[in-house]
Amino acid sequence: MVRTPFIDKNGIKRGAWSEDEDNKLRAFIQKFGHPNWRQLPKYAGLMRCGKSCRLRWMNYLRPGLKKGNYSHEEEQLIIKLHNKLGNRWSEIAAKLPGRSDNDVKNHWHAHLKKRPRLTNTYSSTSEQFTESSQFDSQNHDQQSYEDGYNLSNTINGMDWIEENNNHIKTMEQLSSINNTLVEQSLPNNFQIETFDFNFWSEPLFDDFWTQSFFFQ
DNA sequence: AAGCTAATCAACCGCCTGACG
DNA sequence: ACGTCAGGCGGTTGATTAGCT
Repeated sequence: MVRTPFIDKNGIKRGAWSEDEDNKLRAFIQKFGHPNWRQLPKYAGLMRCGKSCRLRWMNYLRPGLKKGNYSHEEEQLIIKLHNKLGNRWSEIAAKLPGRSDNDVKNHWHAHLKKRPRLTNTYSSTSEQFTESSQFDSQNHDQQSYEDGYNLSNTINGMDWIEENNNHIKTMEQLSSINNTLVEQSLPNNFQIETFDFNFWSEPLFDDFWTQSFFFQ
């Protein structure tokens, strides 16, 4: 489902990433971070452009990324945020820990935009915001994460009342729960350490490297 | 079984913005 | 103030897979 690899006229490799390339990029970033994407492939031994490396890292290799099916709650949140924010995928993805903007965008185009839209109604007298949707609520109760967590229970059915504090609270709860899931999905030996810079003397890399990085 | 179509999603492209000299 | 560069974002493409006829 990916483009066939090829070398362009500038000697830059394009198309699908190989496992070897993934390993090189992952290992390099875990050790040295990514202060300069354009220079990174040169020092990581990759024939890719910086943009391609960044994209691969952000959308596929970054620690904590969740793969697989979206939960009902995640989908509801995407729909709600898209109603509010439009196609600002990075902002939407920021509310969904473990999901990249590309992933969210793809999921929207592939699944969510085809569904019946939410209908919002305001009550002018009570100033209360209520919503109804045509989604299948039966699926909701059966939704659960791959690892056995049932968000429906945890966050009390996600009461989607918007434009008030309850909604913000609910989003924060979801974010917190998702963070926990992401942490728990990491390998046991995964930990955050501080990297002591003692590598190249390239001016390019000065000052960037004495910060926290992921190590495996 | 073969051919066609739709769905999926990784990757690319072009543009915008902010930092910096 | 202007030009350049890098990072980030949203839209789009295209290879592969799944499903249907």
